[in-house]
Amino acid sequence: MSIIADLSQLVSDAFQELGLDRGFGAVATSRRPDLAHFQCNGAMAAAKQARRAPRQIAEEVVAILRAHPEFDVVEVAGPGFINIKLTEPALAARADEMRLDERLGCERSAAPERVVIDFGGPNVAKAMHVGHLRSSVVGDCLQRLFRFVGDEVVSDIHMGDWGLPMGMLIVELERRRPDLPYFDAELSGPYPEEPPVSVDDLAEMYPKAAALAKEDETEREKARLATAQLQEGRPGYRALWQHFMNESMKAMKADFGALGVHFDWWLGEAAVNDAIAPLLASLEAKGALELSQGAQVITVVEEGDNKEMPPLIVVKSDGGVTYGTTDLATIVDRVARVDPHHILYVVDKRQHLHFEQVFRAARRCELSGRAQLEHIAFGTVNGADGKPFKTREGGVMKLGDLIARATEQANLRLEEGALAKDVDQEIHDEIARKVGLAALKFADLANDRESDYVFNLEKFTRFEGKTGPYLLYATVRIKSIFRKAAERGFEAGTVSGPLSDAERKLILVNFLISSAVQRAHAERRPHLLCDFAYDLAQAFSRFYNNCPILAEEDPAIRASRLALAGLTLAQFELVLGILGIETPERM
RNA sequence: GCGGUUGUAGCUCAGUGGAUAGAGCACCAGCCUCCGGAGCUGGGUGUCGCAGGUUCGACUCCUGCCAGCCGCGCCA
Repeated sequence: MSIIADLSQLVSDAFQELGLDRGFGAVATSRRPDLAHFQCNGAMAAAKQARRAPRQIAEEVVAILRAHPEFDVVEVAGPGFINIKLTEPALAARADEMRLDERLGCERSAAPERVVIDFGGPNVAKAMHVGHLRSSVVGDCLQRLFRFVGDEVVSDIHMGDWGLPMGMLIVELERRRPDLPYFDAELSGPYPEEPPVSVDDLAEMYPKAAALAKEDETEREKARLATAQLQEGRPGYRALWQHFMNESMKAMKADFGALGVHFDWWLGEAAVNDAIAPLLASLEAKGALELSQGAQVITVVEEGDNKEMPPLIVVKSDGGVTYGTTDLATIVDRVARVDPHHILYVVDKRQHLHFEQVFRAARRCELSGRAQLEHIAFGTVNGADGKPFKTREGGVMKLGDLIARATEQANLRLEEGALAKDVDQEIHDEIARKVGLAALKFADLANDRESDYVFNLEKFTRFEGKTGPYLLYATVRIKSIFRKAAERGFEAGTVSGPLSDAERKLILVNFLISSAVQRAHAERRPHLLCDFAYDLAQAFSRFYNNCPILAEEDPAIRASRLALAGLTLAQFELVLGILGIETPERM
């Protein structure tokens, strides 16, 4: 158990002994390091509830806690803060205990849950771009985090593979190659095994088809018709669709592989096509469908709404279905497959209204079982102009190119700093790749997921400031110390006093890991882990500068500092691992 | 128009109703006989958008207003 949880329990016991709610016993590290290591603010809240003087309650709690052997100082301050200072041996012993625990004091969930994470995946034929970075990186961090905490996670890329874009591509290809057998309605196969288009062809065709459909009503109509026929199962279109899928998935696998992101399911909208008709029948049977302006909709207005809430369109007036329909069918499918406690949708915040409609419809029609549906919304990645850095006709920044640029920039930085010298080219390239990816991922994760941020590769790849490379640098420095320690035959001992300020501060930051993990998990917010990692790096750098390790002559102090460095390294590896950031051995 | 969201240091942003609102960047000054100086140590700025309210206590909760961004039935 973490020390914060331990202390919280202790203080909660004291509140309980006084006949007060245990919840008031929550302990955190002190906001006034000059006064204490830890603090509890519960006495003031308890005073409000019990209608008593806060200082008096605090005094009573302190009286109970005072006997504890680990405590050096327990006192009341200000309006009713309870300040706690541990004795130095206790502080050191706690650090040592954490070092020996493979989870570094991070509790496993007491009630593990089954969680589906939907990455709101890329659309087939559209090349992955910067916009896909966030769902990939944030979603991946969440799946690692949830697994670490003990939940059972099923991640689904959930490709956009079944809507109007498919119809547009079919029409576009027919325009170019009317001779292909897929377009002969009389024919039902067999069709060639060789794909008629490559993924690059698709990426080139899509924007043209989209532009055409946008400006020309009859083209749009043709695309709609083709989409409907595809969904109804026209063999030639299905065969063509399969080719599109195969080609696109090859490219996606390359991109996600480069990012180090993996999925349990490679499903998409098409996967529930056969479930649409039964779903509609059951909705009809439940009386949930209404006819509105020629479309069948589900009303999702709820009592107490203070805003307009448009209905969810389930069947369009032309008979086609929408992504709202496939989202509902997908919920049913997931409940049937794994009966999750939660389904998390890691999707752009601009789709908030859509998810609110879908979630309401799912609840109203009792489709979601026990699952709590959550939109894990994220902000946009903007260019220097503050506008989304998105796929538009013209300047498309493909994800693959982006990673290449990050690697290139990382290379430049390594040269600037004369780092990663005297290693084989292969190893050098590997270091640059890891530094570039760390820069990209950390920059993305360090921003609160709901805020937008400006994409600035030059800034992200810096080794100074709050960046991925800075964290890697701190980690690599510790690894370097251990290599040298091994050469000289030095080994880590137990963390023990006397402790300098820098050591004490480093230990206190180390204690925060469990809270950071818990909060990041509870709030689904990776940036809390980034904040922690950065605080740790700063505390370590300070320790590193003030406390010589290998040059220390006292063997006990040297062994203790080595142990503390080892603990810190383990923390970096744990947290960076959850963030999905790989660390090189040297750089 | 309705709804959502944001407004905190020169810039980019943190900030679980609690103590003296914090980081990074930028700027200035120190620190290399010492484990990797892309580091560390100091230096200082804030009408927390504005006005009310709740509270022992508000950047945090509530109401109104102002400004920006986003969304609002048959695209996904």
